[in-house]
Amino acid sequence: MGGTKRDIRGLLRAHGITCSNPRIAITSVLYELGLHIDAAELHRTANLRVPGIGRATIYRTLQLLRDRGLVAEREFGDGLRRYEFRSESHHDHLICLVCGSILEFEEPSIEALQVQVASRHGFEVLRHRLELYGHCRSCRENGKKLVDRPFTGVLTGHRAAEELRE
Amino acid sequence: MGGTKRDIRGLLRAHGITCSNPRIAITSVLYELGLHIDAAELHRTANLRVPGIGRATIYRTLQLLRDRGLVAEREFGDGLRRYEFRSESHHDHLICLVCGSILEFEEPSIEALQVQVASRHGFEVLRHRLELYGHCRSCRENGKKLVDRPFTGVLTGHRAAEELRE
DNA sequence: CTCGGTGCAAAAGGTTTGCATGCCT
DNA sequence: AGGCATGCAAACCTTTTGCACCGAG
Repeated sequence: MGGTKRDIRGLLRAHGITCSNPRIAITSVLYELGLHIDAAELHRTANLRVPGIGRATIYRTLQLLRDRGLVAEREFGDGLRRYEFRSESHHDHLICLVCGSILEFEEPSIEALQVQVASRHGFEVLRHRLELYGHCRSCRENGKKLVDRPFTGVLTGHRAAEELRE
Repeated sequence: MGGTKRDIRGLLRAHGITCSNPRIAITSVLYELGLHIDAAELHRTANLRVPGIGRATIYRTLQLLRDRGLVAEREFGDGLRRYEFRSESHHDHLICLVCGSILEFEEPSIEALQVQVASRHGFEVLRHRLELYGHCRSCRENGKKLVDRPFTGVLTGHRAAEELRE
């Protein structure tokens, strides 16, 4: 933990970002807790380490880290933006509609197909977003299912979790 | 146009939705203009047909249509939710980061791969979302490009269009 | 010391809700 | 006639912005 703080400092400096306690706290939370955290939770968690951080700083720092390419912003359809530390490898998401758990995966063959399809339409692909929504293994084994409802495009685990049926 | 109104009535009734002028106006706008319209534009357009419709009715009707499976809600990363009439066939999106244009496509082979990947992780896929972001043909031919910036996950055509470079 | 980062509070969207009124059936 | 749908306005929630202050370099 003591070492982490120094690492984060170096990371920020390496990207031309001025260090400050709020920024170090925010960045290290993103770095350690990492996956799919929203601004409010980040605010709460970062304040455990460095009390007194305002919401504005959370958003401003997120924007900064995003601009420098350190953090990715995602939105799974419930209107809440989530952030995660960027790893070099691009990954996509499997999202359980019952328990809301999020799994990551990588599938080069899908990406190759995407490029093909795009070029067929004259597009050059720079990036993509792929999310698969469904039931994870343990929810299926426990017999939990989502109420039957047509696809609406962005029903997420969070909204969905409130309306499940045994 | 005269026929459309009757059709919409029938459609709503068929789905157990009480008919009213606001609902018919909203639904027919979605049905005719259809693709990727946001709440504000829907509000404006519907009011051209039936003046006096409030924002609340727009949102309430959208929620209703969404719940009945007639409309899909999408969000391409700029925080604006967009709606479209649901067609039977699922389609994905190609989004130009320069001009913001949106193209639709269908690719069964990608979907098949998705199911495979998911099952490898114990997931059963119920629905998915796939968006390819890049440069469309005409923007590439016109030499328009996006400023170089690392992938942040949800940079969209709208935000992106403000920072393009000739 | 100086510039930029910060907290606070207010503003700014977009969406939801409470309530009295009005319309569909 | 009865109950759901509506409009209006206010509430809400998340994110952004203005400004005076403080801290990093």
